[in-house]
Amino acid sequence: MKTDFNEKQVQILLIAETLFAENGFEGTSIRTIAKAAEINVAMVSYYFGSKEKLLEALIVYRTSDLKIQIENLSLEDLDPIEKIDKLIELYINRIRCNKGIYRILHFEFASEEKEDKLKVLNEVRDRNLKSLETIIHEGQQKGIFRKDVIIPLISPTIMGTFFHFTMNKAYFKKLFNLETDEQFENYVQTQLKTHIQQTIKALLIYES
Amino acid sequence: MKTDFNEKQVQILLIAETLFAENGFEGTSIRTIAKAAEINVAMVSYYFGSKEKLLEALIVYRTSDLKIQIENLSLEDLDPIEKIDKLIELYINRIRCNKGIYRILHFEFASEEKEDKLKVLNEVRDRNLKSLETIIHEGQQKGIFRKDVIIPLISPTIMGTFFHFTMNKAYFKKLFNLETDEQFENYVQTQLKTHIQQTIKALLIYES
DNA sequence: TACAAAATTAAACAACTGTTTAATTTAAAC
DNA sequence: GTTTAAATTAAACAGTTGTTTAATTTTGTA
Repeated sequence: MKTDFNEKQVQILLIAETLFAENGFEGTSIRTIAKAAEINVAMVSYYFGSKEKLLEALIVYRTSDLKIQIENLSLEDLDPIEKIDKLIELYINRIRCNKGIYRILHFEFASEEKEDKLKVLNEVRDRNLKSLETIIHEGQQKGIFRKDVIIPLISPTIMGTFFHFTMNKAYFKKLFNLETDEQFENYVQTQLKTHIQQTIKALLIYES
Repeated sequence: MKTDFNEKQVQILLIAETLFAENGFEGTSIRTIAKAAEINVAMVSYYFGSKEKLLEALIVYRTSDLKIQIENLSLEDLDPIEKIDKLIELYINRIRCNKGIYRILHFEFASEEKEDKLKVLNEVRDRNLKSLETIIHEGQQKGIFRKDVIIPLISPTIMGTFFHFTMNKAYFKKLFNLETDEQFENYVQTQLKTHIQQTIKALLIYES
């Protein structure tokens, strides 16, 4: 599998990502991408083969990024609760910075039966699940976390909350009187982040 | 605003809803809808005017449904916690039964600036928020719920979790060894529902 | 400078898009 | 049974889609 892209290819990938994120995969034409990237329409086919393969290349390009990010996370010397906080923060930042590809992967592509091409994605998912399990098991052994939590359902809550919020931007901007996009972005990084952290921590700790 | 549709129109609306849910609005052509509904392509324009207006009609058709559903909910004689449980159950069932239109509204249409046509949706949202606020305020006065929760962020968590899970069906089917679609549906209605209820209740009750 | 490979272009391709037309069939009313 | 409106049809419309072609330009190498 090809994982190295030249300057021009990366330029196309980045612009495609933005457009896919804004208008979806189906909603973005090769000509729109070409115009935005100031290249000829044929260049997409020339470099990537097809629109579908462009998306695959984008996935490969982005997921190789993610691999590096997660490994640089050091969580030693923290108690389980602090680890959860930090992991969620990292998680949200990662989604925020890769909004485009994440939206495509989780809310457009995943529903269809294109499993084969999503093996890279599944690897990332499994790795995330593993780190989360490690932390939670530690907390459970220390008697801090309850033991009847279904761990794989935690990431849908984190990701789902984030995406539902950002994808209904217009509504929440109005609701919270956020006038600019910057204010909205800021709300996500502060209030929404805290909300998600509180939610997960409460779920892990609370005994009914 | 037209709110009554004849048999044929409803038939078209329902099939369009399914297809929109599966392949998105952009990903579904009028010809596909016509073929599935066993009608002529021109009938969509004849009855609704355009594809865009077909979607609007679908929104109107579905949201008038929702209005009725929520008003039939009686929550008297329950304590706040039970009310939350019941409201979430109702909420999830409603999303489950209207998956198609919900996906379009919250994950396709909302991001674009077509606010005007979404006024109906905003009404539903505001009504939901109001019922939730009433229950939570009651719980806060009784000293059961904490007071620093941002109430409008609760529904993103409910809806987001549900949608992230169902839209990544293939992945979670594999993860939880759910072989058939029925088993998956069943998991949603039991485990996932409980997970969401626990999460929200924990968030409301837990004191750090 | 000469040559070959890579990059870039405009044009064309067929298939598909949403929509409209004008003709035809069906149904209802008188 | 005739008339009138509604429903349905196939065909055409113009525009867009992803992709390929074949010609041209640019680039790197000897």
